[in-house]
Amino acid sequence: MAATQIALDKSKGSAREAILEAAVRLFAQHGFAKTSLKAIAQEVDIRTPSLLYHFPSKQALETAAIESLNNSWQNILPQILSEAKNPGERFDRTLGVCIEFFQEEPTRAQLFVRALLDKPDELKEIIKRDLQPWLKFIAKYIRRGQEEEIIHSDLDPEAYTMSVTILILSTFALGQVRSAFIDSGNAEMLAKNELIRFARTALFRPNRMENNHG
Amino acid sequence: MAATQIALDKSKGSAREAILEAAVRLFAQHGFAKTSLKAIAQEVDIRTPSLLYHFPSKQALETAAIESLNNSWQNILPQILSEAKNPGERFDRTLGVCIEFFQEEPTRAQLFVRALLDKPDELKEIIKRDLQPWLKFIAKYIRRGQEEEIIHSDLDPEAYTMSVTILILSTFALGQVRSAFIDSGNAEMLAKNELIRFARTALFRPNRMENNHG
DNA sequence: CCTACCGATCGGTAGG
DNA sequence: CCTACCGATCGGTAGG
Repeated sequence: MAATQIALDKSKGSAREAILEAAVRLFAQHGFAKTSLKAIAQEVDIRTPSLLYHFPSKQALETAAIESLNNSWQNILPQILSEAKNPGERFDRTLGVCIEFFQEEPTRAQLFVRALLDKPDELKEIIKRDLQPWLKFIAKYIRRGQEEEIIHSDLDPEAYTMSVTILILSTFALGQVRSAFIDSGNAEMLAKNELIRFARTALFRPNRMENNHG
Repeated sequence: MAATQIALDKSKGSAREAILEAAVRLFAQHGFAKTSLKAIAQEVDIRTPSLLYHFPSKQALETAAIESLNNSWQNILPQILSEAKNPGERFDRTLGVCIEFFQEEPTRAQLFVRALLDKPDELKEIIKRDLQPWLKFIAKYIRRGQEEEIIHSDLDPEAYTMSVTILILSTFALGQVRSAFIDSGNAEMLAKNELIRFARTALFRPNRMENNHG
């Protein structure tokens, strides 16, 4: 349905896209309720009724904003997971891509967290529909790693994956307050590195070789 | 200032407290912008102007809601940290209390995350003022643990503490969507256990004894 | 703690 | 894509 609408609007696609882009940014920064249609319209230099020609209601625009975010990760996750050759590389690349995705545009993480808080039912369906398959995929690899004894045995794959997802999202969504926790100038890099170490250490069992000279 | 006002209003404290309680709940559930003063007033069976006698403005009520949340943890953190006898116990008790605090009332976590998103500057000051001392305290213990070689050496204490704080907050704030990640009936327990395992494994170096028979 | 009321802003419609 | 306009709701005030 959404795909059809996008196809039909191809001639006026740029206006629609501009509105959507502004909406995503403002929704992420100020929240859905605090962002008026007028504010979004102003960002693309049109009036509110003109905006409502492209999106029938504010609700429709909110849904479109969430879906556009959803679509953008649908394109990157598949290839990453299938490319890697070994568990370590698969972990590094998957985590790396996810982190880059939210680091380069923290608005994405903010919008995601806001949507999770404001529209839990809507998001639950989107997650089940579009994220669930990849989570299952990852969980399968984790179970295999547990059988091979390279991953901690006392670990629930689904719970681990959820924790990492939530941690990535929140770390970048709440980036504005990082300086309250970390005084250092490169707080973002410290947070990112710790996030990676955190996820890695909690997943893989310690390498005996590394462990001995410690 | 806030303390003085509370003292002065002691005779009418119950009304004020009832308003504040309703405000915290509604702000947490629906966000600041979506919660009207009328909705809060209705919860305590009064009219909007009566509410504005107790709190001069919506902004004042929002600040009071955040501060009340802040006060409630100010009372529990101090004793916990000083009580424990060894690093393991200190970790378990501190983490346990923090988890219980948000698990028994997820509204607290929701309000906190919403405030972090909506009022980053205000929250940064609150964190620096009231949470920073305890974070420094914890960081000091972590550094000692690193010297004693029971805690991972490649770990930034401040970044680790921030990550755990964010993970606890988000895990309970986003509890409503847990079932999209975990199918199991006891998803909350799985998430909680994984959270603890996660934080523990990422902090302490593996025990050589445990490691050998694995 | 109330009634009565205010200007401002909201999402959205009519009609072109 | 616009102007003109709508009813509803918002936070807040006056006055008692």
